[in-house]
Amino acid sequence: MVSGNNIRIKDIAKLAGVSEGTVDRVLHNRGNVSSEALKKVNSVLKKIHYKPNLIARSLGRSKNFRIAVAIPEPNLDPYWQEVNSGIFQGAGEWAQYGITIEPFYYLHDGSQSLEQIASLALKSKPDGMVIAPIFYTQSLHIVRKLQRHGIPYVLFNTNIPRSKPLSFIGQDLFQSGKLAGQLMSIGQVTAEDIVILHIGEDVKDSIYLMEKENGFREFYEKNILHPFTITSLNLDAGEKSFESKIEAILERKKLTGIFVSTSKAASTIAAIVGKSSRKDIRLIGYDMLEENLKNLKKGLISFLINQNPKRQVFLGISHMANHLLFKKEVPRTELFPLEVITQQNVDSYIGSGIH
Amino acid sequence: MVSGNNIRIKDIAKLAGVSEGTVDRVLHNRGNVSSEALKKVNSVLKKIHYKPNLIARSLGRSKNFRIAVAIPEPNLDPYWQEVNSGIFQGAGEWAQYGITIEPFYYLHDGSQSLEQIASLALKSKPDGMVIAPIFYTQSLHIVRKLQRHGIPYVLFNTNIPRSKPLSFIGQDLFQSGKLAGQLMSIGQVTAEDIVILHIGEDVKDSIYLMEKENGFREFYEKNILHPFTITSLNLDAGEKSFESKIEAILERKKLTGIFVSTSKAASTIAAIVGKSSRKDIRLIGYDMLEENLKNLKKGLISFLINQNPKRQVFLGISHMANHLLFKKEVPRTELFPLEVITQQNVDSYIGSGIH
DNA sequence: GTGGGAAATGTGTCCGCACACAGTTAAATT
DNA sequence: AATTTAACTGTGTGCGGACACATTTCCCAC
Repeated sequence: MVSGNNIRIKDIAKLAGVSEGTVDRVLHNRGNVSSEALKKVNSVLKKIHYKPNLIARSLGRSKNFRIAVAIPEPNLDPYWQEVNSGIFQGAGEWAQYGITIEPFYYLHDGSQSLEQIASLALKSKPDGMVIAPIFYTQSLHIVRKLQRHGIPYVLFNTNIPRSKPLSFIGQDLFQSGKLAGQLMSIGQVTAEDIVILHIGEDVKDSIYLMEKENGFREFYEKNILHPFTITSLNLDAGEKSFESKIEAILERKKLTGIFVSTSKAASTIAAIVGKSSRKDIRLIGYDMLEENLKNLKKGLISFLINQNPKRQVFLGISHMANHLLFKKEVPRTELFPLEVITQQNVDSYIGSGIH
Repeated sequence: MVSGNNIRIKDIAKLAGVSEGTVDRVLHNRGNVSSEALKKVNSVLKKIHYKPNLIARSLGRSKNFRIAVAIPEPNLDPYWQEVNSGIFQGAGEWAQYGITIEPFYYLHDGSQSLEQIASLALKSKPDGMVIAPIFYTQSLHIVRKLQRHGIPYVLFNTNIPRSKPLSFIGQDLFQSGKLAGQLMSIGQVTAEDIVILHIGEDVKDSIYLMEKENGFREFYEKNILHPFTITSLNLDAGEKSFESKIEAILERKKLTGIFVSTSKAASTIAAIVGKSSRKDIRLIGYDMLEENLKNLKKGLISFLINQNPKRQVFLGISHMANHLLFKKEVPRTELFPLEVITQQNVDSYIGSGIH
């Protein structure tokens, strides 16, 4: 039998010969306990393994917690749309525990910048914050402010190593790049010509995309014995010459593969590839965005590495909720598995829920 | 703001002009309610969206539930060892909610057979059962008995389609085979010679292994244009000629790949391959068993498809606990994603927890 | 030894729900 | 009409812990 004990505060009090209130004070370090009583209670606590009833605890407190969540504006990018739906899913899950989720959306700069938005969020005095801090310096300010106010926070998607969040949830991006490298190289025995594309508005100052690239390159350098060339490019899908630039790449005779580091762009590239005559090149991208799935099923994308955006926030919210509600310990960092999505397992991922 | 309402039974009672007890009777269909009162309460319930406070509910009931879990003897197979550790993890998770897990282990036949063991488990009158019903006919009896006794049960690993469990947790094995096929064929452009191995004591009557094979074959037939041959074999690792049989297979000049349908056997084959001169053949197996991981890292196994044995029971237990404790609705079937494990993402899977 | 104040301790209420039980009303029986 | 019976309804208690508040103890000053 694998069972739990049923020792209550009342029992401890009886065993220690003190009142329930004293035990409560000891358990919560509320002070106002004589060293004598403290000793008695502690010796009992040492003998038995007290596990507080988390249900009763949260019912007794019966406080309505509010968690503020800050992410980039979801309407501009399906990746953040995914995240946003994860927020709402988390809100639904925790509503019945009296937890309220308040989402905040930020833009790169201006009056809607992360800093501005976070200050706004802080004004409502949330009990905790969950943040996707994709802009480093701005995030640093926010984190400091949160620390000053003593508000616990969980980071996801991008880490701020220097800060000490309650928990960080994300992926090992360097390893993610190495995985992409492996997937790119499977079954290849002759010379390869590979292009790495970073596509987006703010890719230039995104160190985290470089991590993926570095991982990718390291894999090839350390593992691949046949000749290969790897070229990387920063592009903005908005600029007018974008499509022609991609077409130029596709005209390279020996091109064997393209690795796209940003999730939204994979299907953009896939579309251009689809129109070209080079349907044999191996395209690797990120995330199960609707457009990406279509292209994966068509065979235009060979692999997607799933970053699980929805699950990342969801878990971030759960961690925060567990911390506030049950005072549960949460993992300091939670690195998600690097999931490989192919034509043949994509449906099994779509069907499976968030858990 | 994404928030939850805070309507309590007390509020409903006030709105409907009846007592809390009556509302409670309506909510739980306990009867003894006049049609008049029923109407009043129902009309209020229709207007507002009552979400019971699950915490208070479970505290109020404060019953100690017992869940019996039946799996094959774990000491004979690391796969079931994994499952077993998932049971204990689940037990730890739910102990604080007053839920007790009682594991039962069965063998193929004799006094320790599933039927015998399940009868034993039933004698203790558990509130629910979680079962891995790997032997079909025996399982059918158990399931019928459970239905007669009105004890809810969750199946995992193997389904019994005819029975109507509270929930089934597992994978789409046919699709799993197709995935293996895809992984086997990536980057292959010339003729392939592939062997499928089903290895174990009772593989002959295991329909579910055939599903994997059929999926594998279908993938090749529908997608692969170059010449290929697929041979399948049932073997028992216990018989003395086993190793020589494998060696004979490895001597085939054109052999390109081996697909092993049972998780434990992948590393057995990998070891033999490692000793041979045919280190180039692509070996695909199942599950992150310790031995398999070693061989994956060595490069002797190319891919593992993760069936997530630990998480399967864990979720099975969670579903049952949610059902008993919170009367939560649980998904009728939960098909796990078909996770592709490679050298480059294996560590990311090891680190990540069960959630 | 009395009073005051802080420290220490005990008691009681509440959280929202489940469930038992007492209490009420209405119908049926004699 | 009195009494039983059943159908219905309301109240109260407990679940285990959190927290507020009341009470007691202790120490020191006067």
